[in-house]
Amino acid sequence: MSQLFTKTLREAPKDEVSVNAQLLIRGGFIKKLSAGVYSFLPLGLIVLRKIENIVREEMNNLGGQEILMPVLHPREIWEEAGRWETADYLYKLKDRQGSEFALGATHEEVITDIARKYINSYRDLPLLVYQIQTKFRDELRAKSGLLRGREFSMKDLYSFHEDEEDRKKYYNTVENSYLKILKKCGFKDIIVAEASGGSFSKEYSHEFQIPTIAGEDLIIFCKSCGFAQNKEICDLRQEGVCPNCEKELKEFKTIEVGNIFALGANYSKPMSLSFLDRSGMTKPVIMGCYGMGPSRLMGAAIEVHHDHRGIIWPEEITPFGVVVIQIESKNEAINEKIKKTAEKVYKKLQEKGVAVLYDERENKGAGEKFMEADLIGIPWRVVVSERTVAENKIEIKNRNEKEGALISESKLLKKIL
RNA sequence: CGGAGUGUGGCCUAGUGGCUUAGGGCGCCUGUUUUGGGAACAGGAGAUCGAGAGUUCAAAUCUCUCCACUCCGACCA
Repeated sequence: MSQLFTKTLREAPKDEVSVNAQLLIRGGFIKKLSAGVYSFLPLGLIVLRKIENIVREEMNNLGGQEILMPVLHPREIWEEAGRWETADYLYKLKDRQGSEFALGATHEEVITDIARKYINSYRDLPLLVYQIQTKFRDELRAKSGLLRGREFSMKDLYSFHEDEEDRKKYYNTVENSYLKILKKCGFKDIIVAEASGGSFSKEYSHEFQIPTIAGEDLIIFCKSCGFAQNKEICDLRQEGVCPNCEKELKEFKTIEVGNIFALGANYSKPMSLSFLDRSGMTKPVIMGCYGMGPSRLMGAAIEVHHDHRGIIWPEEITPFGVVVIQIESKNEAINEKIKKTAEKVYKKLQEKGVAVLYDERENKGAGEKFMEADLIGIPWRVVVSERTVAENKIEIKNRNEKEGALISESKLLKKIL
């Protein structure tokens, strides 16, 4: 545990109601600075980075090229696309000279500005560019821990195409990678719902929705054909009947963890992003944008995976795969053996590349160590104590199991890998 | 911004005008004892009771203003 400077809390701060906020704060993953603004502490940052890396890997598989755009945006770029006045979620500020800026809430303007420098020809298309970065939004109301912050981690991918047909093709491949990402992050139920195309498109956008009572979105979903729509846009005359197959529609509360969106020429036209096609004609570049929020994903994972004891991290995003707990014995000789065994197991797991947390604290009781291990949600727990040493074994227990099992040290790796 | 609620050591909380030098639990420090589901005992450090103004002989407690946080709504990944 000397790997962590944080401590767990027996009780959650009384104001926090949402499960993800309570457990993340109690476990020492995050610390709230102000509403919707959090620090990520060692445990929390490991999880966030793991999620980001899962996302990054898929984006790279898609052929996306990673970049990093600025947070500070000059007013002019937002005016070019006509959003300076209308985007009321922008944090706006002035520098000492009186120049105006916005904190990046989204990056269509900035990416379009980059693209117009490098895209000249149909030969430069298609192009997929993404970043993972902190976004700032002046939310009217931050809420639910990591689910709606004013400052949050976001992966935004932008695609550039010759025409709508090509854009649609990519749209579907991105949809597939999004599903892959979410599965990897441990989500089993994922609903892709049609949603509003926004102010400039009649076409639907698509939202990736995780059903949970903690969700703030409401969607209608048909179990038999998979039709799903955000309640915001659904046709009330449908009266609970699927427009595709006429079966019953169910309503779910969900968390929107990602969305994909056709931008058409809405940015390329006002910002003069065009290319020469094969026949030498100048045409506006057709764009798509695709968002996914790693920090929200982290919150959503907890809403879906927890019990009365704490978090139950999915294997892929857990901060540590294993916690090794040594329990002191008053007998000096036995204690030595316990320590040696625990240390050996710890090192062996590390050598095998397993992320392992070592609870070597000598002033803490067994019960407390177990409670903490459960709270922070480590999938595997290995215990070395007087009991286990007496039988020349170690104890292994999964976070989902009630009772642990004694196994020999040599079988440990097989069990958890 | 509208509605509801809450602000007391790091966290949970008692106290609703004077018996408060603000009490307890957790956590923290010292020591002793414990050791398989958030241990026990003893001692100790830590609080301008969210901030400011007011009422009063007297304010954590009453009044006003402001601030912060949570929840519902409007805005949104």
